[in-house]
Parts: sequence; structure tokens; C-alpha cells
Amino acid sequence: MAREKIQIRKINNVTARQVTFSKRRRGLFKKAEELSILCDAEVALMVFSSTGKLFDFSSSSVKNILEKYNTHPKNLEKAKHPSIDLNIDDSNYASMTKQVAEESLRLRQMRGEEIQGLTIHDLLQLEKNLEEGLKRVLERKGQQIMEQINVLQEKGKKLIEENERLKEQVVKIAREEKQVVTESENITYEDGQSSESVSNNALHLRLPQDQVDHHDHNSDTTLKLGLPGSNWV
Amino acid sequence: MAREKIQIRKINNVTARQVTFSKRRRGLFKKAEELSILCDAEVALMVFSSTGKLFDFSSSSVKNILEKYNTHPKNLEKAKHPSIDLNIDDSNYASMTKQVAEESLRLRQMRGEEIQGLTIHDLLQLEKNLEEGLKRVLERKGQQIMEQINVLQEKGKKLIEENERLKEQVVKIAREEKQVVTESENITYEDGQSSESVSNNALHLRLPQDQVDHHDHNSDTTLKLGLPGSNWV
DNA sequence: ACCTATTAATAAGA
DNA sequence: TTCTTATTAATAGGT
Repeated sequence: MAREKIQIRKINNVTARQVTFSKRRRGLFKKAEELSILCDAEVALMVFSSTGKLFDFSSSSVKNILEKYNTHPKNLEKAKHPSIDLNIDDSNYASMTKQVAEESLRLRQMRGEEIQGLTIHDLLQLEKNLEEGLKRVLERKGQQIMEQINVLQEKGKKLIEENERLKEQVVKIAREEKQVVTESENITYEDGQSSESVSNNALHLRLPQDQVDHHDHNSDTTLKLGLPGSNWV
Repeated sequence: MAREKIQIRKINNVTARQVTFSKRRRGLFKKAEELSILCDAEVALMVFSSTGKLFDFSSSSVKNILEKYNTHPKNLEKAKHPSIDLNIDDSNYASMTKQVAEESLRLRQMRGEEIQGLTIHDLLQLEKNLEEGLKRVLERKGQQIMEQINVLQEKGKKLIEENERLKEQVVKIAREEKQVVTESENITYEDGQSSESVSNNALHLRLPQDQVDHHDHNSDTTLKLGLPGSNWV
């Protein structure tokens, strides 16, 4: 696909072969990845150059895909482990494969795929299952969100209480320092803030580190509610 | 590379996805073979469709390449797992069991079971899947029902036409019999029904058996619509 | 499955 | 190796 059409046979010129290998290898890996993404397929690709260098790609993990490959019924026949268990294994594998296939089909049908062959009755059943599932999920989501809100309210309450304590503490410290100032008049505040401006932003004052961390940790919970697409009401 | 540029992300339309899978899979395998021939490289390619179907290509034997892959220095470090070659033993059984368990869990979660441990985020995802599935199922059900209705209307039309023909036939026969009666006055009707009462229930008359069967068969379709819980509008 | 307008890959050369 | 570009190949959307 280029300046000239080429025949598909081994390229004899070594340099040209290497160049073509690089280019086409990239193209092949790109296509492999695209297929896996576009079509939700599992793809594993291994290439050894003529110099023995290995290149591989896998949509998930090579290990998983190879396992899947090895257990695939298509390959089970050729298993060269002539053990006595083979027959038992085969039937187990066969039944398991069947089971997997069935569950997989049901799952896909729940997602609205492969439902072309279903009768109206089947479709109504499916619809009922989906609505039931959706209902439960929505219920659970509502609960979960209410719980989160309660947790947040609880934390908020605690934070307010803590703030009150801290304010008092700050006022107290300020008073003590005032006393000190009164007593020996050469000591000043370290920043420009007077003790009167202390309000809710008490955290900006120097506090023991563990308390600061505590607040940061708690505020994580807030983020969990900031999710998009929430239409559970 | 076609009528329109597409983004590389999962194709949502199931049919389109399957079509694209077929086309691109062919392309990918062709490219893999070309690379192996042109550049004298060893290539192994495995693809599982989203329906679990396996397609593979290998320039030599998959087994050889997998062996080579497993013993390649690049993998030896992390290859603590007892090799991924064609060992068909309990590890595969275990992985299959795991797979079954996972799919089964997902299925149950789609039905709203075992969702206590899920986060809000998980629940939102589940909800989205369920709504998508439900949407597709409802669409399909609607189609299916419209098809059934069309079929029924078609059959109804044919039945009406046939009834008209039969009525004419009956009237004609009745006339002929009247003639016969007139000619030789000792012949009577075989049942108490006079030819004047023939209306839509023409089927009650003795007809050739095949026509009766034909009607009974057609009326089967009617039953398929008489299902409970239909709220698809 | 086939068609074809378009995009993507790539062979050769720099 | 990388870039460029003329050309061939792959393919998306329709039929």
C-alpha cells in the first residue's frame, strides 16, 4: 500500500526487511488494540523478530488470555496429557464452558444484546428482571446516599463543635498572650491577625498536625457525593 | 478508513460491533500473516470475541510460540506462575471456576442481589447498565409486538377474503341444491341450518379438512399477544 | 454479502 | 530512525 505494490513473500534485503518489520509491526499492534477497544474483544499478540526480539500486546493480561486460550474447548482435544483424568476433565470443562457460555449470554441479554431471537414472552420476563434489578439498585443507592449524608452531617456537627472549642482555645491563648504583653511590653504577635478576627477559619492557625490531618481525611467523604449523572431522586 | 472517520472506543450498537469485529478481525489476521511472511517473523495472535468465540493465527505452531514466549527473558522475571504453556490442570479449572463465579456475581448484581457492598459509584454504573439494557429490551419488545400485530392483521385480512369466497360458494351450493330439490322433491338438508343463516361462522360448515387446519394454525398467533403485564407503550 | 467514498497504512526515497 | 508523499489497502456506512 504505497509507492508500489509488493508481493507478499520474504524480503531478501536485510535492511529493507528490518524497516518493513518496524513499520508493519507498529501497524499490526495498532490494529490489534483498535479491535480490542472497538469490539470489546480480548486480543493477545506475540511477535518475534527474525533476530529473536519479542514484542507483545494484550488487551488485558497475556497470562489471562493464554489461560483462556488453553482452556478453550477448541484446544482441549489436542491436550497431550494422556492422563486417566482426561475424560473427567473434558466433561468438566465442557460443562463448565457451557455454564460460562450460558451465564455470559444471560448477562449480555440483560444488557440488551443478542435479544433478536427472543419471543415476546422472553422479552417480558427479561424486562421484569431488569425492572426488579433496577428497583433494587435504586433503593440501595438511595440508602447509600442517605447514609453518606448522615455521615457528612455527623462529621459537620463534630467539626462545628471542634471549631467552637478551638475558638475558645484561641481566645484563651490570645488573652494569655495579652497578659504576657501587658506584663513585658516587648513581645508582639507573629502575624498581622489580631485575636478578634478569629472566626470559622480557625484551621489557618497553627494547630497540632494530627488535628489538621483529621479534617482533611473527613472531607474525603464529601467528594464521594460529587458524582456525575446522579438522578436517583 | 471509510465513509467516515470513527473514534476508537467501544461500539455500542451490538450489530455494528459484530460487523466491525468480523471485518477488522480479517484485516488483522491478514496483516499478521503478511508480517510473518515478509519479515520472516514468528507471530501468534489470539482473539476472543465478546461472545467468547476464539480465533487464532500462528506463523508456526501456537504451542511453539507460547513456549518461546514463556521462556523469553522478558517474562522470566515475573513468571513465578507455573508457566502458561499447554498445561491443562487444576489451575485452569480454578480460573474457570473463578470466571464462573465472577459472571454469576455480576448476573446477581444485575438482578439487584448482593449489592450491599457496592459504592455509590458502582451502583450508578450498575444503574446505567440496567437502564441501557431495559431500553433495548423495550425497543425490541415494541418491534416484536408491532410485527405480531402486522402478522395478525394480514391473517385477518386473508380470513375475511376467504370467508367472502366461502359465503359465495355456500350460496352457490345452496342454490344448486334448491334446484335439485325442485327437480326431485325427496332430497333434504343434512342439518337444521338453512342456507340463509350463513354469515361469518362459515367455518362451522363441513369444509375440506386442510382448510380447517389452516385456520386453526393461523389463530395460534393470536395467543401470543394475550400475555399479562404488558406495559410497553 | 457486496459496494464505494473515504480514511489509514505504507513503500520508496530523502 | 524519522519524515514525506504517492499509492495501495482497509474499511464505515449503505444496500
